[in-house]
Amino acid sequence: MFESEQKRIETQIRAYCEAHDLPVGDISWSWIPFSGNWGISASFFQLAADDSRAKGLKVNVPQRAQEITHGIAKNLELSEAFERVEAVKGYLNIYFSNKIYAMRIIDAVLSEKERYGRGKSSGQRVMMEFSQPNTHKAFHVGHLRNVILGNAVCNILDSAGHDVIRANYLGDIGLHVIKWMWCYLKYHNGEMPSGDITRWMGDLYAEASRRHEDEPDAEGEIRALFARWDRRDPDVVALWERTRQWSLDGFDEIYRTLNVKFDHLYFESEVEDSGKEIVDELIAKGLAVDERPENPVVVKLDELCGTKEKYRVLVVLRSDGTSLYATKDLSLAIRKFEEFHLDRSIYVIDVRQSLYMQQIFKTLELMGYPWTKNCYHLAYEIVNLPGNVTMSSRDGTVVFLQDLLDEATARALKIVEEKNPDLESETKQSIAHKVALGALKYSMLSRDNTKIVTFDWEAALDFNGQAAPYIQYAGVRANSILRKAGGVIPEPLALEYELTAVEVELIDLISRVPKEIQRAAAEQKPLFIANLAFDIAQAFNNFYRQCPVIQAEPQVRDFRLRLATASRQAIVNCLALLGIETPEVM
RNA sequence: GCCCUCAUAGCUCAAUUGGAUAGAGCGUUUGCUUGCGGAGCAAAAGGUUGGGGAUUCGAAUUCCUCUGAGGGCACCA
Repeated sequence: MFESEQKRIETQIRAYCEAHDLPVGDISWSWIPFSGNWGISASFFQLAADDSRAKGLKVNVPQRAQEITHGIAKNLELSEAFERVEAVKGYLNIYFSNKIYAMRIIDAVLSEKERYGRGKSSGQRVMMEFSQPNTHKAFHVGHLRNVILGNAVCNILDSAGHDVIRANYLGDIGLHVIKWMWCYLKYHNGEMPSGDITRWMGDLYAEASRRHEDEPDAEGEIRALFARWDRRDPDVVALWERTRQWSLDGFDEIYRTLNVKFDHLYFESEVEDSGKEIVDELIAKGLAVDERPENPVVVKLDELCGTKEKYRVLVVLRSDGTSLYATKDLSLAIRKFEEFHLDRSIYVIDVRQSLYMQQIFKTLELMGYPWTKNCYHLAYEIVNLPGNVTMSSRDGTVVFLQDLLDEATARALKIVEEKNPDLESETKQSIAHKVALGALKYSMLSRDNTKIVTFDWEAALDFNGQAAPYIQYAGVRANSILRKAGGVIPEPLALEYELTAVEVELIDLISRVPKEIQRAAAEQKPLFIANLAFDIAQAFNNFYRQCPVIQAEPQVRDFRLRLATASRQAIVNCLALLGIETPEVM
């Protein structure tokens, strides 16, 4: 927003430093950390310390920094975009002109609308692989974090200016599928899913796991079925195709509910054969050791890299020749780069697979693929139940997604009924859905990726405080003001009154959106956006309370109307990045 | 045994990536509606940033060490 002015100031500072024989390095600006102030701030401690070291002097660094800062401040020539400059405790604070700053920000938001905050195109193509559900298994709250996080990071990368390809990789084959089919054939042959498809599939998988453990013959029968699959026995393939589709239909429904879309779908089954060819290649190149049928095919990474207990050993093929996750992942990684010419490939996978991901990337590197340095594992911590219980479909300790959504929506609906009894019931439903889903998404995105989320019903269904409904509500209030004012946004106008502290605060936070998007994209942390959205909402609620809009005199009223509209836009944009919708009313 | 995370207010989490006075929410106590929507606002109380050391003008943030919790390490995904 003030880049050109900032550059001119830097030039002046450099000139001053050179004239006074000071070793000026990078000048890093941050905002002035006191509420009610707009401007940029730079510290000169480092410069003072470097200077005294270079000249062999022993000085009091803070004092020297203050002297330098004072000297710079005195000689600085400011454009009219700035109001004043001050030297405080070694910091050079340059204050923007209220009028110009406030107008620039609000004008930018209102003219760019839903594009406010977006970065310039980087020309970088990034593939994000996320969700990766297994067919023939349940979809529970533990899987939710992946989808929500992956989706939000996609939105953020896109907004930051990258070309994002959203990929899903479906685990439609593997031991779990064979186990499921074994149980189906033996105990449920001919049955059709009823009700919630994904739940039904998951229940049958849980039964399969139980029987697998309990029945002595199970292991052998499952292996035999896997062998038939490997030979592509037509009956097995037909069953697989039919039952797999059930799961896929169920997933579609879930993604529709969550409002998540993918650009490209990969299936494990389609990289199984090519994966085995990669294994042959690994063996031929001497990278993998083949001791079948006694032992599996392995890549002894530590031996190959000269490391100790770092990369361990990667198993790439079972001793009976059937494929593993790694078999397919190697092939998939190559395919991604060949098909899409990626600049970066990001995998959203939980933290427990960190070593595995390193092994895959290392193996690819040893195979000579130059792009492996552009592969990145975006690790996130899992969602646990209270008492550190990990959700497991086998133990039945899961919270089903649908149950949670139903309960959350029911509670939200109850509140909507109280607040807005006159709305059409369809509208109420839609609002309840947006609020419930928003609360759920926000609760997972408002903490760092490396933090374990402990799921508990009370917290997940709490709509008060730092939560999505609070932020949505601020957006709704802004909307309400605008509606009451006739729905017309006033034309850009000069600021003709003294802004109050809360207005300054609010505009300041709105102005941070573009930078925070870049920061969130660079670190793949939706948390930054989640926090900013909350801060803006909080500042808006303050503004709402303290600053009358409609009853204010015309010039103030028009300016505040524009500010309220810009606030709503900023909130809507931030929430959209998190995959959360802002209703018109609630 | 080796490796990876995490530890901040009673609880759940932040902290502009090494900067100025460590901030929110929940919970507790107390106020605010003849004002644009109270899913709101304000105030109070609550802190030796797990312990110790080092680097630095400056450390919740970097390094070392100890403690505690969780996770990973050959044919699950």
